Amino acid sequence: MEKKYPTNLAEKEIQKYWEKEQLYKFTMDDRKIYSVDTPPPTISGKLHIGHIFSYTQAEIIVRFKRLLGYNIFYPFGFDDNGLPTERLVERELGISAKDMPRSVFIKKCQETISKYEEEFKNLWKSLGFNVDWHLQYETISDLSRKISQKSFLELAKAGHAYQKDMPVLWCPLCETSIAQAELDAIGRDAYFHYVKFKVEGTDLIIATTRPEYLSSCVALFVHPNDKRYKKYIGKKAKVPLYNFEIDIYSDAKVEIDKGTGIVMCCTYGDITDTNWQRQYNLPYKKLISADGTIDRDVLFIGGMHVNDARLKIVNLLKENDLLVKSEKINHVVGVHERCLTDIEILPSKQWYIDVLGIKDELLKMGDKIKWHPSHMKNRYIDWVTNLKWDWCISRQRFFGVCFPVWYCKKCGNVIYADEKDLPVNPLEDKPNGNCSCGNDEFIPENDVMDTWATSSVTPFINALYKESDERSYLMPMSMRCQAHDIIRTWAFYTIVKSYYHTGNTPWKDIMISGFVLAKKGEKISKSKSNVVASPSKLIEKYGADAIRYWTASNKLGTDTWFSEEDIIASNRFLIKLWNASRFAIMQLSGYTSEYKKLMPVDKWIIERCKEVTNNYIKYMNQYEIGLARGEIDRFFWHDFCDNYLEVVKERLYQREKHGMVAVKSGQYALYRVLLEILKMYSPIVPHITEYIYLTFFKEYEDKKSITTLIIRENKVENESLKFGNIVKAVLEQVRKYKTVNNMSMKAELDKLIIKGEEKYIGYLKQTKLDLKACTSAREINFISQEKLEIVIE
RNA sequence: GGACGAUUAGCUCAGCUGGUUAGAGCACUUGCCUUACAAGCAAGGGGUCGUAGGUUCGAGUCCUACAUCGUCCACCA
Repeated sequence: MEKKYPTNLAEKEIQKYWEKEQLYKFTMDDRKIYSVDTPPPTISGKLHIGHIFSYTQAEIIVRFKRLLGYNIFYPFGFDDNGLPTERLVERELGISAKDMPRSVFIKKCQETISKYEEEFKNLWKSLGFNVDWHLQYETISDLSRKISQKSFLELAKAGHAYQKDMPVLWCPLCETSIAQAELDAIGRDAYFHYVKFKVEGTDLIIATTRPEYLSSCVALFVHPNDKRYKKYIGKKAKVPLYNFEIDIYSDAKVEIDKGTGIVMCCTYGDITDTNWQRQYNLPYKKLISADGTIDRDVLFIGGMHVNDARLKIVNLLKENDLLVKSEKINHVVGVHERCLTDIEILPSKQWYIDVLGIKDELLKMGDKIKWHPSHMKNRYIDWVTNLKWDWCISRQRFFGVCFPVWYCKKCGNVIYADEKDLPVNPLEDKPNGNCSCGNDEFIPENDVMDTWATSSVTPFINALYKESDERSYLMPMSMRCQAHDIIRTWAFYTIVKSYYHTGNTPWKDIMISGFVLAKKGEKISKSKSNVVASPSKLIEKYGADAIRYWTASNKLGTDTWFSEEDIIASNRFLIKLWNASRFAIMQLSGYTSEYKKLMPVDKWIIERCKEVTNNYIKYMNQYEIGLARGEIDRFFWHDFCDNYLEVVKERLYQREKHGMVAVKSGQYALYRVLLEILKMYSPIVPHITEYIYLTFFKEYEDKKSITTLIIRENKVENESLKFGNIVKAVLEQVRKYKTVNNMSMKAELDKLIIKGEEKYIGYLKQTKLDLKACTSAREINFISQEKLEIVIE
């Protein structure tokens, strides 16, 4: 073996080997299947260390399941359509989708995504991911579009997907409807304007942050128990500036203490307005257009942008003595998560999936899934409980999966595509046959689907990969992994779809990983330009294993922050592992698996190793990679390197002195324990462990990769563990003695007396030669007594 | 405003179902070039485990309140 581990060279070589041997290719056999639903990363920019962090944690679990003997189904995809991708393409090419024919824009999108997908894939490969790339999918591929459209058709036919003209969340910048999940809340400074309405000649003061809405004010609301305003209920009020009259109602939703306790209901200032408008059968008065400007027909402010309109109205109110005061406040505003534009509520015709009607069932689904860590389930419950809108799945955008839908030009009927024709593009394809009214002219559905409408069917894309049902039994899949930011989107939507299509959960377990923060509290994101170091540069500098080892040091679900020093610390480990293996393998020359008798100290390291293996398996099964790693680290570094290797060192160097029985025993233990250590580490640092395996162990194990070995729980013999502790205590005492006396570790001792329990004295006597060697004691005496005592003379 | 998480050595964090003198890595001090490893080895200093109560024979570990930080959600009158 090389004196230094050739990191970059070795990693590339190993990756090539895995690929050549097709080690991760999925084929059906009689083993139990472990299937993984892994996030198709959104093609919206570069991948950062946060992605590496969470994907690697999941990948480590998958490798561990391989060691347990499962048949692994581990596909990987890319989410390459939708608004985020459109924005990337627009940014990168300096174009705007609105300025060109849709087909031209889509072509540009396709060119851009394939470049990014190649880049992403190479990065995952350079981290050594044990993914079956034969199963690669893209959410815009024919197969994904087909499954996504099929899902839509099934839901539409069952009445779970419907089209309706009603108020919807609207982004005036992206000029599309959005779903509640794409809404973010940010704090904004604003003014509470106290405005004078008139009732029977007296002033009624109302506080509002959006005076530009005055023209679309359709009612006033007060609380039924509010003594101040009881007398006004049922009367009419005059809207300032516009001077039309509206009714005054009472409703328990009004908060007495907020503002002046009177609310103006506008179409539509917020979700409460939409409810009141429906409930009290109020008219709709248009204010805001799709592009965020005020409707042309609105007096004073028609055609202006909302913000300008607000200023204009405030000035007009001032001029007409209709403004009592303006109070500076900080309030929370709903914005579009992608562009941070303030969201408006506009009525429009959109496609929805019913989620409000199945909240209870969705909560039950949440209970059925095992969440890791368990408290992440709260976020799901919280989200489902607080849902206010059905899931709007139509987007007035360009690059996405089309709705398989046309409308009859004559009667307006909705015409659905035939399932056998999927995927269809209604803009290019025609429906089969005529409308039931006999007409043969159609208007295609122009909208595309929310990208989540497609990524929420990844289990189906995977399960039905071969267009037959042969994989349908992969549902529910064994495990979903993802970070906690997309619980309300990806996890939620996937559960919705799975519930509708199968009545069951999409997976058995969900593994939620944390984030990497650039510094305390600050999430790494492309837009915030705080990206620390590019993953590919880090891999080049430190190697994939060093980064992987770092990702394994954190508790699942917990955010961490990036520091290059941590990566350097993992390098220390890799060097240690290399050197220890190199030493052990050197001592294993002439190794055969036979031995006559196990020396007690060899028995100890084997038993201790079993104990560690058991704990390791226990923790890994709980997705506690950090605890599992800690368990092997302690064993490897301290028990194996610091103590065991020191004890057997001379025995293996000077074989004649110790005799072949003892040598064979040592070699046996060394071989078994080192291989077990490598196995346990292999999910975390697969390259170096495979490299060591191939250079030595492969010849004996007759398996082409460490990945194909099996790990098992074992019964542990406690007496050996206790004996090991005695040996460690002896070494500790001797080392301490030498350190305190400024002696070299090699310095000789005249006499060492070990007193201890009778049965361990027997073992100690058998270990006498080893002990003499590693303590450099000229003479060792053993005395039987209950308490352990070590005397150095 | 609601929920959840965190608060343990100078720094970053482990401490699972309560049980012997509270652990690791980094940093620090001292010693050691011991034929795998000086990016190493050995020894050591350093913590009244956020605060205040409570349960218990016994609490970092359970309960209650509070404080600080973080995250998610809600909040546009």
